[in-house]
Amino acid sequence: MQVQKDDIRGTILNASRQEFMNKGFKNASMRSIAANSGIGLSNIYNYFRNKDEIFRELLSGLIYAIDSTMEQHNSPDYLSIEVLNSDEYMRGQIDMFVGLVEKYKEDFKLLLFKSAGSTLECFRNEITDRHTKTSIEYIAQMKKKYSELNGNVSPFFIHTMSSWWISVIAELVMHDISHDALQCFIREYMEFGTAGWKKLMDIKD
Amino acid sequence: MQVQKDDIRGTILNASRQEFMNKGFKNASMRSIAANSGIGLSNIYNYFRNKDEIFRELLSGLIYAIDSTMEQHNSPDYLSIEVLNSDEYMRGQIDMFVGLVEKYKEDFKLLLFKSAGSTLECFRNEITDRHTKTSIEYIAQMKKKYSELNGNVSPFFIHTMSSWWISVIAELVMHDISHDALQCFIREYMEFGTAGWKKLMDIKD
Amino acid sequence: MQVQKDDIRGTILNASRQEFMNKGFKNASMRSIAANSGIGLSNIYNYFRNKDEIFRELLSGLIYAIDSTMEQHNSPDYLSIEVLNSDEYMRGQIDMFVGLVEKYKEDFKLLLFKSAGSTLECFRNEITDRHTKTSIEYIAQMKKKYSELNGNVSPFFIHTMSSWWISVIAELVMHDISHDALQCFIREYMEFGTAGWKKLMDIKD
Amino acid sequence: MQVQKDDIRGTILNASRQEFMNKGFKNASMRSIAANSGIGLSNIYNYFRNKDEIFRELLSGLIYAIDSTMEQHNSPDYLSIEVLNSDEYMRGQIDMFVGLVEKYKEDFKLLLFKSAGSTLECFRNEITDRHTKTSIEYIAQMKKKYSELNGNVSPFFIHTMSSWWISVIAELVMHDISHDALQCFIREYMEFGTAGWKKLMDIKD
DNA sequence: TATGAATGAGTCTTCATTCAT
DNA sequence: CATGAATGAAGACTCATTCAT
Repeated sequence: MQVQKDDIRGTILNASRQEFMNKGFKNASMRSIAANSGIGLSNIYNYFRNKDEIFRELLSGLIYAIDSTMEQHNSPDYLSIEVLNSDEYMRGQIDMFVGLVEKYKEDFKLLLFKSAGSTLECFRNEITDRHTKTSIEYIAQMKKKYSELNGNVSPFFIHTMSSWWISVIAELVMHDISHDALQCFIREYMEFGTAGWKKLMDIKD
Repeated sequence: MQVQKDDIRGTILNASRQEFMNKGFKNASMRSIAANSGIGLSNIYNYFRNKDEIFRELLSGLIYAIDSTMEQHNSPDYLSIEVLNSDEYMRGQIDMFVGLVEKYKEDFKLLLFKSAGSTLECFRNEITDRHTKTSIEYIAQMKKKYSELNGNVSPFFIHTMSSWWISVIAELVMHDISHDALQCFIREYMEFGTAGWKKLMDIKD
Repeated sequence: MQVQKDDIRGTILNASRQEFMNKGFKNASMRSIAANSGIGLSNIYNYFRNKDEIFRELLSGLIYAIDSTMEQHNSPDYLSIEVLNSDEYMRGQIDMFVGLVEKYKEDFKLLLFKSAGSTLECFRNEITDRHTKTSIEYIAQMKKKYSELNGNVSPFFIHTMSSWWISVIAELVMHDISHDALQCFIREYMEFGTAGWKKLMDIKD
Repeated sequence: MQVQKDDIRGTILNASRQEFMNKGFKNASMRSIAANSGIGLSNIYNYFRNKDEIFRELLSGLIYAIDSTMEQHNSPDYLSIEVLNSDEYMRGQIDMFVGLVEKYKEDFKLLLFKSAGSTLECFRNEITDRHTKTSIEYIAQMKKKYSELNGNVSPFFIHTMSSWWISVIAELVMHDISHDALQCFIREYMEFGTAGWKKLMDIKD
C-alpha cells in the first residue's frame, strides 16, 4: 500500500513528537517511534538521516520564529525614552513572547525540557546569550541617546534578566495558564518591571 | 572496619561525583565509576542500591540545606513592613541564596544541570513550587498584618519570581561569577526588586 | 532512447567506480552510488542485477585484457633459446605488464585492493595460478626443444615468481612510480632476473 | 557455573580465530563469536574492549615475533662480502622466514588475508616498508665497506624485493607446501637470488 | 566484604534488495 | 523506464544490575 510521501513524513513526525514528549530526546527510542507510527524502523531512515534530524525538523518552525523575533526585536524603533516610559517597550516584548508561547506551546516544551542529548540542547543557553547581547547593546545605545540616564547595568544582571525571560516562558509552557491569569501576570510584571528598570536606570517619570 | 567501610563509600562517592559532573546522571556509567574509583563494580552495590541512590546521597547535603533554608525563610521574624521597606528582607533572601550557592556550588551544578534521568530531575520544579507556596503565604500574612498594602499578587507571578530565583542560581553556578560582579549584581537586583515589589504591593516609603 | 540508456549505464558505472575506489567493494554503498550518480536507487537495478555485477562490469575490460595477454604469452614465438638469452623474452613480459599497468592503472587498483567481498576477490590468486601453469608449460616445452637446459624448476618456485609479478604490479599501481624510476627498475630487474634464470636453468651465454 | 578467567578468554579467542579465519575481520560477527563460543555476547566485552582488540590479541604473538626478527636482522654481523658470497646471508634470511612461517602459519593467514577492516590491515605494507628501509641501509653500508661493488640499486627495486618476500610468505601460508618442496624451493631461490644479486651488484666470485 | 562472571534487553544505524505503481 | 516506499536482518556495542563464590 503506497502512501503519499508527506503523509509518511507526517506520520513519523507525529509519532516522534509523542515519543520525545513522553521520554525526552535522549530516552526516546527509534524502535518506539517505528512501532507507534506503524512504519518500518529502517524505512524511517528513508525520510530522516537520524534521530536528531527528526527532532530538529520538529522544532524548525519554532526556531525560525525565535530567530525572526529576535532580529525584529533589535529594531531601532524602540530606541526612545517615551517607549521605555510608556510601557510600550515592555508591552512589545511581552506580546512577542506571549504570541510565541501560545503558538508554539508544545514545541517549547520539547525545546526547553526534552532536548537533552540532542543538537538543540544548548539552544536555551544560546538564546539567553543572544538576548543578553541584544539587551546590552540596546542599553548602550539608549545611554548614547539620553546621556542623563544610568547605563551602568552590569552584564550579569542583564544576563540574569534574559535568563528570567526564558524561565518565564518555561513556566508558561509547563503549567497551563489561563488567558485571564496570563493577562493578570502581564499587568503585574509590567508594574514590577518598569518600576525596577526606572529605578535602576535613573529614569524620572 | 567501620573506618574502611566509610572510606570506600567516600571513594565511590567521589568517583561518582566526577562521573556525574562529566556526563550527567543519565550518561554516567557504573562501569566508569567502578574503574575510576578502583572499586569492583559489583562491590559498589554492597554500598548503594543503585545509581540513583548514589546520586541522591551525593546531593543529600544540599537538599537538606535547601529544606532548612526554606523553613527558616518562613519565620515570623520577617513579617514586618520595616523589613520589607529597609531592604533587609531582600538582603536576607539574597544572602541566603548566595551563601547556599557558594557552599554548594558543585552540588547545585549536579542538581540543576546533571540530574536528568534521576529521581531528582524534578527537584528544580519542586523547590520552585515550594518557594512559591511559601511566598504566597508570606504575602497573605503580611496583608493580614498591614491591611493597607495590596496583597493581590497573582500566584503565577509569584511562581515566576520563584522560578527566576532558581535560574539566577543556575546562572551563578554555571558562569564563574567573580565576587565583585556578584556584589554588583546584588546591589542592582535589590534596587530593581525593591522598586518592583513596592510598586506592586503599594508600599510607600 | 538507446543512447540515453547507455548514458545512464555510464553514469552509474562512473559513480560506482568512484565509490568502489573510495571505500572498497564491501563498504561501497548502493545508496551512495545512487546519490552520487543522481539516479534513483531502485532504477540502478534495471541496469545491473546487483552490486557485484556492477563491479564485474567495471573490470571487464581489464579482465579481458589480462586473459588476452596471457594467451598471447603462451605463443610459440617465444619458444627459442635466443629469446631467453637475448633478454627479449623478459623484455616482452615486462612490456606487456607495463603496458597493461599503464592502461589499466585504476582498474588494477580496484581489482587488487578494492575487490574484497566481491566475486572477483579471488582473481589475484586465479591469475597467479594461471600464470604459474603457463610458465610451467613454457619451461616444459623449452626443455623439450633444448634438452641440455635444466627444466627441473619446482612448481612452487614458479608459483612464487608468478605471485611476485602480481605484487610488482601491485606496487607499481599503489605507489606512483615515475617513468624514470620505472625504466630503472626494469633494467635492474632484467639484470637480476636473467642472471637468476640462466643460473637456475643452466643456460650458458 | 563460574569458570576460570583465562579459560573464558581462551574460549573467546578460539571462537574468534575460527570466525576471523572463515569470514575475515570485516565480516566476522560478534554475534557469531558469542554463539560459537557459548559465551554471552555482552560478556565478551568484559574481556575485550572491541572486535579489533580481539584480533590484535590473536596476532600479538606473531607481531612480536616479526618485530624481534626484523631487529635482529639488522645486525652488523652480516656486513661482509663473504657472507653475501657464501650464500650465508640469504640462508639466514630464508631460515628466519621459514621458521616464522612454520610456527605462525595460521596467524599469518589471519594477518595477510583476513585483516581487512582491522587496525592491522596496513601491517603488510608496514613490514614491506620497514624491510625495504633496512635493506637499503644494508646495501649502503656494504657499499661503504666494499667500494668496488655497485650500490646503485634503485629503492623501488628493493621495495619490490621486500614485497616479494611477503608474497612468498603468503604463498607458503596459503598452499600447504610439503617439507621437501620447501627445501627444493629454497635451494632454487638461493641459486636464483644469489646469481641475481651478484650480477646486479657487480660481485665477482 | 569483595569479586569476576554473567545477563538480556537495549541503543542507533546501515545494508542490498524488492515491489507496486 | 523510473520512482518512492518498504523490508527485515544485520551491524557493533553499552547498560545497570544480579549471582555465585
